[in-house]
Amino acid sequence: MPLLLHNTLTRKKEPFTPIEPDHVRVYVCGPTVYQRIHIGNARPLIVFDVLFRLLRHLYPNVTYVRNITDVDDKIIAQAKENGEPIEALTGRTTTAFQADALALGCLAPTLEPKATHHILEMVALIEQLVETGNAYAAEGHVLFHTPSMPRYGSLSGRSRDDQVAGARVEVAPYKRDAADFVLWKPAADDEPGWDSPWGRGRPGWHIECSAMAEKHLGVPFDIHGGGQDLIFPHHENEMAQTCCAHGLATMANFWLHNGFVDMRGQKMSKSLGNVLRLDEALAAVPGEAIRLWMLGAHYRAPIDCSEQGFEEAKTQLDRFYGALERAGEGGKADPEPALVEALEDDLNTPKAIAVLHDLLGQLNRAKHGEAPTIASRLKASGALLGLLQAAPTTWLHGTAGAADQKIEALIEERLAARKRKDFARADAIRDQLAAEGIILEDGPGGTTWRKS
RNA sequence: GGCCCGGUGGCAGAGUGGUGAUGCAGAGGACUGCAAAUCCUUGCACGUCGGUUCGAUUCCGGCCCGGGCCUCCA
Repeated sequence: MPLLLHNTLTRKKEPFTPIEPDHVRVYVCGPTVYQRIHIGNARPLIVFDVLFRLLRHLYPNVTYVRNITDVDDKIIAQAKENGEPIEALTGRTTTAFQADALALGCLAPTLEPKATHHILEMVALIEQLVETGNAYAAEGHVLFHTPSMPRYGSLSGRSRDDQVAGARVEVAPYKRDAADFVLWKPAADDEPGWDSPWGRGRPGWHIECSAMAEKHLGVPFDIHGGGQDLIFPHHENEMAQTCCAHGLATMANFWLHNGFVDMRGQKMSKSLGNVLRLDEALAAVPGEAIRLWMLGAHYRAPIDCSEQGFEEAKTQLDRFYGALERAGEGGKADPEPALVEALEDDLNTPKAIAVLHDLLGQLNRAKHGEAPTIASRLKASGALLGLLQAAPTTWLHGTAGAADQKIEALIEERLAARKRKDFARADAIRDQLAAEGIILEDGPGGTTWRKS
């Protein structure tokens, strides 16, 4: 079965073919590093990590670029508010972001370029746009002139008239057209700035992605991803910049956009005050549970954030890891074909997870001899989703500590109590451990325990 | 105002023109000293009104409801 992906350009699922047969090039918009990410920001991280894993399974070479935007108005404002240097803020936030991505089970992207390392490329691109007549300088600014691009608006599916009707357009006096947007703007003395043909300044919002994608992937490339809210203006403008500078029909062949994480049916947003920061969520439930919960909905559909959802995912993982621990390792294996097929259908992760559950059932029903083989297939299948890759003992017991010996001692004591039919004592021990978050399970091979 | 998504069993959430995923929770049973875990059985859903069709939850149209974008936003 060919890989099908929903393309925002056409609003349809289309068969995917890479431009170079053996090399897939992907660009996903990464964070602007001014504060810790929230659970909504985690969605593109996880979704496109699954895409990366699938593409690596299907193609010999995949280049996945996820940028770090470290120059922006919000960064300047936040640093000022914190009373700290910008580099301190962006450095710390970048490190925290990378730790968060790791906690969510995301592979490192092939490249993670920073905007501030690509100022020269941005300036060159802007110069190119001025030369081609798509941009103009005015009062220290350089603006992209949207009427110069007839197809402007084709990605987001809106006409120029619609935008003008949208009333929220800020019409600065130096704009030739209300829909024109800034490529370069002057930097105040206390703001980060770089020398340019238009004076000391800094880049506008969209140009960094055009520059970094072009430098690290070449244009056009295969897949450009991000959240739905980036379709307009961010991706529309990236597309306009890159296409006009190079006379291209498109910047990327496929544009993929993930849906939002909602809070009680509404989009998570700071103005509504309904934001759940990822580090808060990670304090309550392991990152892998957040990942499983998130992949339980199709990536384009909205997903409602709830504690119940996290807990259900945690319960499921307890069962997966419990079965994997009982089965033991079985050597190398290929992922279940049905799971690959589900992912090839526009990343149908809910269906893929159903395949995981089917394998779990097979594993639990398996005779002794075949269990390790099924366990390996389960683990190899989970790998495509970035799930079930931890050591089962680590998931079930946590990292070994002094408490383990105490637990083992109590289990021994309980075993002795049960042998002499002192069930009151045995149950008291079990209750005591339960109160400490330790669940005992009596199996044919003896008593095992796990964290609740 | 313009454009765009959705409304599936108690909950979450796939999918399909006719054999109605999956998970969580629930019920019954097996196992267990009792639990837990596991296994077996069980639940008969597709907003609303029309249309197309031999047959629609699935296609088309109206309506109702919810959500999103329209230069802060994953």
